[in-house]
Amino acid sequence: MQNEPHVGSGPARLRDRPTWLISRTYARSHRILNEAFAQSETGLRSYHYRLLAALDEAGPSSQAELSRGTGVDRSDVVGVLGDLERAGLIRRTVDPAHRRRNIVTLTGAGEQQLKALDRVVDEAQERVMAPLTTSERTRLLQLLRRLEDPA
Amino acid sequence: MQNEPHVGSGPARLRDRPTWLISRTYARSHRILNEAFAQSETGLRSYHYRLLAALDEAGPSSQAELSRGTGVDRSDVVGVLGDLERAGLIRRTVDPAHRRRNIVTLTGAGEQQLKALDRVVDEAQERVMAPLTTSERTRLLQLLRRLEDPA
DNA sequence: CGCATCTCAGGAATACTGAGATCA
DNA sequence: CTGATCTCAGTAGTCCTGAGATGC
Repeated sequence: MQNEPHVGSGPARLRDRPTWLISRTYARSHRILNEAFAQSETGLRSYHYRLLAALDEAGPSSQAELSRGTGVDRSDVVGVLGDLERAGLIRRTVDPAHRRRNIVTLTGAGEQQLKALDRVVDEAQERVMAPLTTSERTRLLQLLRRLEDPA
Repeated sequence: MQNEPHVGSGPARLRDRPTWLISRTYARSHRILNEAFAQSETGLRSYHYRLLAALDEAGPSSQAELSRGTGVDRSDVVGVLGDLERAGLIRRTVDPAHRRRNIVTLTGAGEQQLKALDRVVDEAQERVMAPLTTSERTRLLQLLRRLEDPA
């Protein structure tokens, strides 16, 4: 690239933008996480982990609740739960009160798999956050939570 | 969802994870930015903006430099520059010193379009950062920069 | 030969829209 | 009828890999 300054640049147009920094940070985090899932050779991905973790946190849930709680689109929840069901990690049963609704339950195998994936995610996360000190990490998480949930 | 606690949950598995917060923050930022670009009716997207902004910051560059500087993959740079060239916003000329290399230059129309897009991005950005105070925004950007560039 | 560049073809994961069917 | 739910089909944008052709 050239190093001559030119008209009206002022502060860096790209590198100082919040949206740019957020996008770059996500890309880095996402790449590290994907590598970790790929090396785990479980055949599972972040979508699978999200649903398993949400089930563990909230207990048996409907698919719509899982979608709202995880940000995974309702259309995609279907397929991902299909993967998990075929792998024996979750069970779908019909809600007797609302027969159109499925109740999704974590199986024993699902809990085991989730624990294994937790370690994978923890390690990846440590790599993502490595440049920051403990108190910086805490501060970053606080700020991100405020952005997420402006309450 | 159920509200009974259950075995070994401890801290929330998903919602307290840095990677989860980064992913959710990016999704929100990305959605707001995409809406803004769509409403601008320029037919341009974030990739186009990234390349235009990078060209303005760095001056005429090769396509490989643009790829490295923006995080847009080398494969995608080709097509996006094709869009921009057809719209008359950039010019490709062969580097006389390395005839395999293209020198990409912002046109006058490109600079004008970039200024218009700057306003679009600024407004979207304001909406993304709205939940935070000025000093919180500064602090967040500092931390994100440290994550990005661990120097 | 090496290496970098530009280009194209295509895959994989993510995010989303629309529509049909079921059922309280 | 309204509204929520599950499912499927399909699209778009992002990120990535592989390979061919060209030029230093």
